[in-house]
Amino acid sequence: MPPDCFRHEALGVVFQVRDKRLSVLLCQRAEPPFEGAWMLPGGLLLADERLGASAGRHLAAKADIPEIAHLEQLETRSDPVRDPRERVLATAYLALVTPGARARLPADTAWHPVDELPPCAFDHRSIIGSARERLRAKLSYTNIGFALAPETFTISQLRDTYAAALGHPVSATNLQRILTRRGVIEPTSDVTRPAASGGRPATLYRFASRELVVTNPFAAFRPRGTAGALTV
Amino acid sequence: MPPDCFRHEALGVVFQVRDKRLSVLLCQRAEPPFEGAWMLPGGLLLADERLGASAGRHLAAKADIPEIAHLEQLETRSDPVRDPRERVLATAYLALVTPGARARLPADTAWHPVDELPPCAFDHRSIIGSARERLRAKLSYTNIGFALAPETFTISQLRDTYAAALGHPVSATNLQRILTRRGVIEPTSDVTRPAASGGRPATLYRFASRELVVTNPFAAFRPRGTAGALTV
DNA sequence: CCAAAAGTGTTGGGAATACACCCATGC
DNA sequence: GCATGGGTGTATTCCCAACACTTTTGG
Repeated sequence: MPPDCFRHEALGVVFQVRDKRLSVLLCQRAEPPFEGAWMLPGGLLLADERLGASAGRHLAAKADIPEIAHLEQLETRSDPVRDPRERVLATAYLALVTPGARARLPADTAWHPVDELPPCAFDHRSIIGSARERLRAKLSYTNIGFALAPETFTISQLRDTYAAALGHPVSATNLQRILTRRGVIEPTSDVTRPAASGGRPATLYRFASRELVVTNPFAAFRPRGTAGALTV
Repeated sequence: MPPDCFRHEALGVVFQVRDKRLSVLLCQRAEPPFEGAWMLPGGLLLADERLGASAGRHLAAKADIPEIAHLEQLETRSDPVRDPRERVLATAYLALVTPGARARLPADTAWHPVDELPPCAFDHRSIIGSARERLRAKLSYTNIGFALAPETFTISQLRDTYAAALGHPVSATNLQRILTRRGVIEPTSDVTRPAASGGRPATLYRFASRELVVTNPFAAFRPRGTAGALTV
């Protein structure tokens, strides 16, 4: 192998909100190095393959994940000794899946709440940290929540989803108003039936778009009335 | 060369505010492909070299840039045919230099205002666009302006710097108040001498820190009084 | 005194959190 | 009727753009 030529892997940080906790998909290693530790799903980049496609392919192969609602590139790690066996560059992807379809997982693969991560192989723990930061930030200024929520949902369910992903309590009252004003969510004509204990039926909402949209553009120091206009 | 093994280059998007315009450092190609078009400085990753160090090394070699005030990874491009000769992955870096030391440039290298880019080779034009977006966003919620401003400066000078980088007019009045309130800039005890036409002497300011600091954390949906606390 | 440039005081609008209150259902 | 959960109205706070006004210099 020529000296200025490297293997390159795509890693997926797959987040799903499960049982009101943000969880990440991990695979347990059966061999050294890091035997018994947990690693992010992923694998080597092939010739004529793009990194995003490679991440998607490995996730589909490893965990039979039915549908990834959102996939975006995070960062590339290049420490020459991040893999002690051989140099491998790694490009990490943030992948979000909705709580609907539960994939059948191989025996070595499981969901782990991000608050209770097991020992992780390589630099994967810090990659998960980066992914979490990215998710937290984008929840604040985009509609990225669509990729963590089911097709329709009540505001209470959405509050639990946001609270799990953000890591702090969220007010259902304000969540509804802010996301509605921004045009991120909209009510459907359906309502839920209340539980046996009673209570008012909840309106079902949906996301207005299931594509990533920036709803809160960075606008510091911009004069009024120049919403998107630039002097380009 | 094994089929799952790739060359990898580091590219630098070097921004500097020159003559009140945001400009990027480009090199003109002397050979095909894209002969005569302009490209970002950069070059191949070496064994035992990290990507950030590689970007810095190529910038130092190409343009003798004395000091890069800020360097951060942008994104990795992996289109198999982004280079028509051979597959090369590219990781782009955002590099900011202060208007002080003017590097001596080779004959094929020059600064170009980002509003009037010449024809660009490969996917470099879109990479410059990504870099610009990143810079615009970070100016809004971090102290990244330190990397585009000289050691000390008047508010008017800083306004021109921000206006150039953001691409829209900026109010000196509000810029001073906001950055002071956030603790990003602070006055020195020095003042400038007014021009021959008169005017009040301007206070010289400096950035409180010359390391990247997030001053405006994403805090949507967070209850008051939980500034940084998370339920982790 | 006047022009020019810098800096401060003040106002108004918009957005977000907090909280009180009303609504609709099951038992 | 009452408990339970859903939704709305309203107050308060904070941030920031806008603009008038004051300060400090040179001629």
